[in-house]
Amino acid sequence: MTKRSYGQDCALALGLDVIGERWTLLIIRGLLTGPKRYSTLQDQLSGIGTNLLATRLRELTEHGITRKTDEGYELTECGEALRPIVHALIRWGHQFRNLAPDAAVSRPEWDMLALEAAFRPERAEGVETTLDLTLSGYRFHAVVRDGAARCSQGAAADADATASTTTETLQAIGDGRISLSDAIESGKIELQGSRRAFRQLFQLFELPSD
Amino acid sequence: MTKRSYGQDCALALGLDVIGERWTLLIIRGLLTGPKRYSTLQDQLSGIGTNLLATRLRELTEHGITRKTDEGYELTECGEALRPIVHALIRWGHQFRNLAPDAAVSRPEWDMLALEAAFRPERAEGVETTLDLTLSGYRFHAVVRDGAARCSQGAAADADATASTTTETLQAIGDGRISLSDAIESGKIELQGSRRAFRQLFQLFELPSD
DNA sequence: CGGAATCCTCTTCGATACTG
DNA sequence: CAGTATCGAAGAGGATTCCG
Repeated sequence: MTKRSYGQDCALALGLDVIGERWTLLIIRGLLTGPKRYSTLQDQLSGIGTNLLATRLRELTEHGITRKTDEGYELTECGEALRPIVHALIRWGHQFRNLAPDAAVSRPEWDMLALEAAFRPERAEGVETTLDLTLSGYRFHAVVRDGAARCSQGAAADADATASTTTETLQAIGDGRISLSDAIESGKIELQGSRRAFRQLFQLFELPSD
Repeated sequence: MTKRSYGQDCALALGLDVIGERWTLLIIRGLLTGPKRYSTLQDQLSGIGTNLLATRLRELTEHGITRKTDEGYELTECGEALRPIVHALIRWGHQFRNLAPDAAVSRPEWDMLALEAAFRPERAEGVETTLDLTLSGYRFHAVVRDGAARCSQGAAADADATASTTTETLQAIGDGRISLSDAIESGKIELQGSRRAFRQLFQLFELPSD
């Protein structure tokens, strides 16, 4: 019953002792899009065993990565510190998109996080703006501020631009199969507000080109 | 015999299908300090089963992360792209240093990589310098150039400063148990070259303060 | 209904032994 | 030196059941 460990005095190995087990980083992914209940987490992970989720959450809480509240589970500051790392892993992982099995499940929350990961801070110096986005029916908003983008579920309180499209269209733009202009022209992206503003906002993100 | 997968159409999950298995990221850590032979890799991983190492290397090579040469295994460009991610994980993992079991093994290569991870690019604009460092008998050098630091095994061809110390001293400085000045005064760091230059060079790194 | 513990089967891990 | 073969132990996955 003793916890498995690499037994190495190395920060990487010690970190992986904490978040390197199977499913752990995917649980953290779930919490990076906001606090969630146990069952919601389980639904979104689609495939994790209930005992495993319980075990992982206990371990994560013991290590101070997550915490339990009345509304469910949420990340601590220490867990929140993993956000840029998860972002980087998402950007790195894009190249393996072709490895996804046909039966692979998909969740809008993952696309939301992928968009957050696609944000390029070096293009957004001094920019402060809010985008209200509906992706295949899933509505969320991206707030760009202080050189960072943060996506959250639900409508924006005060959006500078509002857009509605599908994940397929967004991926098609990323792959270069369709240009942003064409997507807007053909109505594949429905816009409200200044088209120029939206286009500028869109340039802050680098969609995976492969 | 089919490969285990999360079965999710998410870049993070797909990336973890490739590098998320047990030991995989530690193998990559081993290769981030230079190409290595099978047995060298095995020695440095201290604990991995030989069958597991063989399996992982095969999978990594199939996925284009590593490649096999006459001199052993090395990272491809795709694998090399994991360096900043590993750096970030090392910085994040430092907080769990107290979790290391007493019997934990240690390797100078890991300290070398930890130093590389401790480099703060925002402090090094326009800096171009080379440090020759011997850490507990392990000699390597750090090259700072283009806002990045890169540590490699062996002596520097042309060093701006040469220092010799122990990993314990370096950790003590990071923990604040001893100041850099005191360490130099007391001879815990042996210096060659300009002391001022060394001090400035040292400021480019942020050693984990806990 | 949210949050698990239990049971059972299957796969993977880890260590040792062995081979081209 | 660079792996493969083997096998007991541990972990993962899935269904069901239990508790507040």
